[in-house]
This record gives sequence, C-alpha cells and structure tokens, in this order.
Amino acid sequence: MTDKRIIFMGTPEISATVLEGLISAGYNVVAVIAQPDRPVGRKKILEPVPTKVVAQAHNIPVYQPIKIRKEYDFVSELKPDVIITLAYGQIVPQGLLDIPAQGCINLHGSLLPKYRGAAPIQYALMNNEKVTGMTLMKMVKEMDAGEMYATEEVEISPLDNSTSLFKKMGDAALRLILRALPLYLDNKLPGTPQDESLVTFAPSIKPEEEKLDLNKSKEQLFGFIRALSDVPGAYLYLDELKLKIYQSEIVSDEMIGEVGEIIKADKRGLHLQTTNGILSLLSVQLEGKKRMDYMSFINGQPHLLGKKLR
RNA sequence: CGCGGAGUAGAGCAGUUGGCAGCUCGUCAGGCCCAUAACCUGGAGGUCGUGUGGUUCAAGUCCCACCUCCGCAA
Repeated sequence: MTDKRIIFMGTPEISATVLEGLISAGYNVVAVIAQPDRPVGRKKILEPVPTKVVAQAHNIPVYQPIKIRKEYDFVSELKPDVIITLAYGQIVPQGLLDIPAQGCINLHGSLLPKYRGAAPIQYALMNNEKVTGMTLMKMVKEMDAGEMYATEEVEISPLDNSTSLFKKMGDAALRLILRALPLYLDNKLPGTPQDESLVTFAPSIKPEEEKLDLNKSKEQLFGFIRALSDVPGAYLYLDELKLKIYQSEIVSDEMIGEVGEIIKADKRGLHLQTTNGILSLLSVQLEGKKRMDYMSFINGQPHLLGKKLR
C-alpha cells in the first residue's frame, strides 16, 4: 500500500465509516482528530465520539482539541504527509492547513460548487434533489472553496431521509477516497477550480428552523421533514404541544380546508392542508410521547379532525 | 440532584370527588355484499411499570421508594 503518514479529522458516524475503511484498506493513519466528547442525553453521560471509538479500537492516538484554531502545535510533531477531513466540526486554521507536505483534502457532502457549508446533505433533501454526491477537494482558507479532485454521485430516492442518505453518503465517501487517494498521493490527480458563478450555500440548520413554516408549499414541507428526520425532527404545534413529524407524503393538489387544518384523520391517513395541496403525515411524535405511525396516533387522539396545526 | 411529560389488552389512549377495568384500532369467528380498507354480530386478550411498601372496609385512582421511556435544556 503506502506508508504515507495520514491524519484523519472527523467526528460523527459518517466520518467513522470512512476512517474504518481507510484503516481496513491498509493506510497508515497515524492520528485522529475529533471534536471533544460531549455529554449526551438527560443523564449527562460523556460518550466518546464515533471516530474516537474506531481509532481506539485500532490503537490510533486521538486528539480532541477544544479549539483547533489555537491548539494545533501537536500536528507538526506527527509529521503528516496528508490530512483528510470529513465533517470535523470546526474551522481548520490556515496554519494547520500548511503543515502536511501534500496538503489537506476534504470530503464534502455535495457536488460542489453546490451546497458549500455545514449541512449539504440536509439541503439536498430539503430541496428534493434527485442526485447529490461526495466531492474530494483541496482545503483552502475559504470554506469549501478549494479545487475539486474527484466526485462520487449518489441517487436520492423519494423515500430517503437524513438518516438513510447519510448512510449512503458515508459509503460513497469511502468509495471515493479509496479510488482517489492513491492517485492523489502520487500527484496524479489534477484539481479543477469551482465555478464561482454556480456556488450555493448550505448553512447549518438553526433550532428555530426546525419548526415548519405552513406558508411553504407541500413540496418544501415534504423536503424539510425528510431533511430533519430522524433527528432532530421537524415539528408543528398541536394545541400547546410540539408534534414532531418524521415522515410525510404528498397526496394531491386539493384545497379542502384551511391551511394547517387536519382534514382527514382515519385509517386512510392523517392529512394536513397546506397552501397548495395535501400532505399526509405518516410518522409523528407528540411531546412527551413516543414516535408512532399515524394510525396509532389517531387511535389515541379522537378529536383530531378539523383541528389546526400551527 | 437542570425543567417537564408518561408507564392500564398486541398498538394508541380514557378512567371524573377511591366503589364490578373501558374506548378506538388490530386480532379471531360468523354475517352482509359482485366486492371492499366499508357495514353488522359475537369472542379471545389486563396480576393497571416494580415494591410478600403505606393509608383504607375498599387503591388504576391518595402517600412513599425504586425502575424504565419520552420532550426540552446542555
């Protein structure tokens, strides 16, 4: 294989998938840099981040600086030939980008120059794209703006949500890096500049955006719901309680009731009137309750018909 | 001890000031119908989260402890 010294930077599950694959393929991963462990859940239990679990299983040292911006002196000592990042979670400072002899490359979750930013995978779903993909690119000071080396396309099924697409993207990222890395390390992979006129952005989704906007079209609502599912979940209010909506389906263009009104609540569906048609809510969760299919929800909520979600 | 909601039939829920444990769906049997996710009749299925806990003539219901699940916050 190669004895080039690789540092992998990444934090969540998708990063762990690729890290595991690189190690299995025999690459010399000398260190992993990840976000610090954070308390998870109500009990505030400190859980190791996914990439840390993988690294430790292979006895690879893990570094978790609180602010990489200021703490990266240790990287020089590791003498990396190349740094590969995927969803690390912090801005990487120029000083760190300059350390590896062969530079820093990033696996980005979109077909650049579309969807630069922190949430490209969610944005692809939100906009009901049919195709997206991973891009291997050079890391530069400006976020996700470096030249592109290679891409791996991924089809988005109408049934995909965030959870399923992240899984697909992780697999695609691994295929991409295994295909492109040998060429890159041999300096046989030329970069292509991004067409700046086609740049769009996918900034991280703010908590207040998780509440659905009923002024939007049924297509936009459908996209939002799947982009935010299974976590954290998009929601509307039913009376004073949050009703999370994890899965929906576009039914028709009919206008039967007022926008936000529940116009059907029986075994054939839980239907919500939107500004331009009907959306069927398939999987929901009321605050304090468990997630359930619409039939179970209707069984326990006898007076839904005619109610309005806000 | 961060705030709050909840454990009752396979699923989702109700259960009023303690007094024979109910509803919707599912399921099983039968009926109606050209037919059905529709409709009608009947049945099965619960030691009400745990506690050889407390109060009471009597606890799903009130009190105590513990376990588990969930929403928010981090």
